[in-house]
Parts: sequence; structure tokens; C-alpha cells
Amino acid sequence: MQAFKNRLSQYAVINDDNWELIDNISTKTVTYRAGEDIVRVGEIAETLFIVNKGWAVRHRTLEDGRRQIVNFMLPGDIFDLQALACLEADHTVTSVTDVSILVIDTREFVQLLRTSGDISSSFWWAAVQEESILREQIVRLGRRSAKERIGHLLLELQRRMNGAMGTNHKQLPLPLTRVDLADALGLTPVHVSRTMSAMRHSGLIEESRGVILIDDRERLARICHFNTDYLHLRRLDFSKFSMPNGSSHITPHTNGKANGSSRPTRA
Amino acid sequence: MQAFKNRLSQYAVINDDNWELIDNISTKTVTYRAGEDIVRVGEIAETLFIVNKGWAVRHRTLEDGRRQIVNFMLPGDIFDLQALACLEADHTVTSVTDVSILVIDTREFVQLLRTSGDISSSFWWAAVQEESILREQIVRLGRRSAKERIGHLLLELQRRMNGAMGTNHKQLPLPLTRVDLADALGLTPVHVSRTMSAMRHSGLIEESRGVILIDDRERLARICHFNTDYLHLRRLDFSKFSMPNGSSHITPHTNGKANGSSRPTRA
DNA sequence: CGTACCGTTGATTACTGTCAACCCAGGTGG
DNA sequence: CCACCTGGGTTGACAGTAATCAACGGTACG
Repeated sequence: MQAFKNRLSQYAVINDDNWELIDNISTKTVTYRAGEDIVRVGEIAETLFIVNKGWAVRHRTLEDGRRQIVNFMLPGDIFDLQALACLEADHTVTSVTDVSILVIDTREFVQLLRTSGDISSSFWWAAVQEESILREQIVRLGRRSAKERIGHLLLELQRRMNGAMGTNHKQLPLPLTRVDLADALGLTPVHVSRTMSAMRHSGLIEESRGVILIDDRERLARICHFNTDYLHLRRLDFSKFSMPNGSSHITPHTNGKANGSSRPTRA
Repeated sequence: MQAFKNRLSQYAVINDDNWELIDNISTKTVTYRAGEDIVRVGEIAETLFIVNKGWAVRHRTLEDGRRQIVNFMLPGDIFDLQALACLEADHTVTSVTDVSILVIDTREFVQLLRTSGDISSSFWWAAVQEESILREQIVRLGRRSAKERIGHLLLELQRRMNGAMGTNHKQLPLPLTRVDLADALGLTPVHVSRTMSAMRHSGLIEESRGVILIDDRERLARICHFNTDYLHLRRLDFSKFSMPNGSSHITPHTNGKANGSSRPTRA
């Protein structure tokens, strides 16, 4: 849960009662070895998942073998919120590294959402951010060159990893093969390899033993038109969700105006 | 609201009390001429929107002018659910045709979600479907040829329009230029034109005065690897959201087991 | 020490982009 | 009623990015 809390605490003001509620969510930890399927197409999920450690991908394979990675799931990411609607999974989720996953029962989770507006908001924010990342992936695939796609993705993953870990490193441990990158970026592994080596030669990135180093983030960001707006990294205003004064019985653990002070700030 | 109700009623069992709640949502109707911006990048939305009539697109333009359409908004589609998190819009929404839009106040909407589990579920389902459509767009852009992208998008739009209108036509009125299609599909207008004319010659589609006719849907679907699973067109099971027996005070208009019968069916 | 997996590089092909001309329908105005 | 204009759409010639096919090299591991 730590990674999710890291992520959240940077962007939202959560009071102690609510941190306690989050801590008390009853979870089961499950681990998978690298390359195992966590969710399969067509399954109806009964649970939500939060990545605790390791990387996973959501992907789809067409009948003729073409594979597209839809998004990467990093520590702190929640997935299958769609389980709440009890729908069939339309993609497979597979671990990339060894992973540990927190499993949350859907019914219990829905109850939790009812008890606290702040918690609803937290998860809602996470869902909005995820969707936003999907939209950016669409722009990446539709309108960027190979070099831009690679640089842009690396910057995104770096930002997200730092958010999950509560760090701000220039290094990015990247447990992905050229095939993975190609399948995420709509390219072939050969072309990814070629393009990355060109980027290495022009000093945009360095790479050694699975770790990417981006020395001049500004420069890479300029070249790739990377802009963090879509990650919604600003402080949140949760007042929309706070309970009206007349109905505090819905929220036993918080009072209606607890977050009145959390106006949006231009971090 | 009719289009949304059409869409919803095909996939969910909603009881009369809840239909009434939906009908009583207080909305304001706003109309825009073709080509006007409805939501601009960077704005913080205070409202939700439901498309009532006409088409709109969500899109983003890079600094150098490259433009990507992220998704199409058809009648019955809800947008800016992210307004609930009070976040800045990361894309612009623009009308394609003249449109009429229902505007719903966020606060009031959040209240409504609290009063009925069925209503929460309906909107949740819509949100999940939307996200699913985004994921399919990613696969389309990443791993499909020009011909497949075009055919696949046309089939999706046809299915969605029929869902919104409650019809099952072979015709699809398509108010999009080649430029729009190109910007949605990550191609150039010239190539879209060429590819569509090839598709016309091979009898995959017909086109006259802005209306596409897909005579042999099966054939086109086979060629484009189109599969409707991602649209989640099956009956929903809302029991996850139904209130537990002990807390019916939260849901004055419905009792806890009203939807016990809506098991998922293999339509 | 050989196998397996991954990354790299070269040669060639092909799909899609670019630039530019032309066409056509619809609306406007003389 | 017809010349004119405008915004799509189409077509051709050519260019360029990325895909394909294939060989080779390095590192990990049994």
C-alpha cells in the first residue's frame, strides 16, 4: 500500500482518519513470477488490484500474433476498477518482473467508498490519471515519430516511478526488452533498437545493465514534446466530494468541512 | 437524455424508480455550432456533459500543429467525468456538427450518485465503456494497417450510433472529413482518401453524400479483426452496488435487493 | 562449453507521407 | 443564369520512415 500512499500524498490532502481507513482496507497479498498472467481476457473480476512491487502490463494480442501493450502498471497503480461494474476483462494483464499485488474485495471496497468522500476522491483521482495516461498513449502512437515515442515514454515512466517511490532520480530501472518497448510503441524491436542507439549517440539517454539515465531531462522533454500536465500532478481540491452539512451521518469518520482548506494550488 | 437512456437500457436492468431519478436530473441544454470548442485545455470543469444530438471530438494539438483526435463523442456519451475530481482538462473538446449538450452540475450529480446504487452503476458502466474504447483506439493505432484502422473505426462508430439511437442500420451518417479521419487514425488525409477508395473498389464499403454503407459487416469485421467485446454490450449485474440490508437509509428510493435478478447473461 | 535470449547491424522492401495539381459540388453575386 | 470562389476529395510522382529478413555478438545459465 505504501506506493499508493506515496503517490496519493503528493497530490492530495488526506486527514489522519482517512489515512487510517486506507490502512485498514483488508487486503491479501499475492505474488507472481515474471511473465505470469494476472488477469485473462474474458474473466469476470471479483476483485481490485493494487501493484505493490514490480511491473506489469495490460496488453492484447490479435489473432495473427500482433501484440499491443496498452499501458504499464507500476507500483501504486490500481487496476480493474472496472471490476466494480462486473464486466469481463477485455485485456490480459501480465507481470513483467516478479510482482507482488494487493487484492481487495470489490464489495468491501464499495462500502469503503461510501464511508468517506476523501477516499472516493482519491480513487477517483487515480482513475482519472490512468485514463489520462491512456489518452496520452493515443497521441504518442498517432502523431509522434519513433524517437519521440521512445523519449516520451521514458520520461513518463521516470516521472511515474519517482511518484510511486517518493524519489526524484535521474536513473530509471527499466525491466523491459526491446520487444516490450516495440509492442508498447507500435514499432518493431529492430527499429526500437536502432532508434535508441541513435539517441544514445546523440547523448539524449544513457543505458547500462537495464538502467536508463536521462541526464538532461529538459532537453529530452523539448525534443519529445513532453509535458507533464496529463499526469495531473497538482494538489487536488476534494471539496466537491465533501458531504453537505445536513447529511454527516453518511460519513462517520470525517466531518463535512474537513478539507475546506484544500484549494487547488499551483504547485 | 434519450440517447443515454437508449444506450443504457440495452445493457442494464433499471427499475422505474431509478428511471425517474434519471429523468429528474436537472439539466441545462446548451447548443454549439459546428466547430466550436466546448471544453478547452486547462479549464477546470464545474460540470458534466452528456451529448444530446450531434458529434463532438476530444483532441489535442502539439505545438508544431500535429493534431490527434483521441475519441469521438456521440449522442448519449458522457464526458468530463473527471470534473468530479476537479482537475484541469488535458484535452480540448470541439463540436464536429451542430450539437446540443446537456449540462449537469457536478455537486448535484455527486448527490445523485449517493442516492442510488443503480445510478452509480449506470454511470460507472459508461465510464468503463469509454475507457475500453480508448484502449481499443490504442490497439488500432499501434498495431493495425491503414485499411484495418479505417474499417475498424467505421464498424465501431456504426455500432455506437446504433446503440445510441436504438436502431440497427447498415448505413452510418459520417459527418467527418478525411482530415478528421486522418487525425483520429494517425494517418494523412491523402492516405485515408486513397485507402478508402481502395476499400470502395473492393466492395468493403460504399459511400454517398456523407453516408457510409457497410453491406457485408461480417466480411469487413473479419478483415479488420473487429470484435465487439470491448464495447461491453452484455447485460450488467449491478448487485455489487446494491446497498446492504442494514443501510437502506442511504437509498431512499430503492430497496437493497431490487436488482437481485439481474445476473449477467450471455446475450 | 553449449544453449537460449536478447540486442545490434546490414541490406532491402514496403507502407505511408509529402508536394502539387486537378476535380467537383455548393454557395454567392453580378 | 452563369462566372466565380471555396472547401473538400482525388490522383500522380516522389521521398522517407519504419518493416522485414537475416546474420552476428554478447551474456547468463545449466
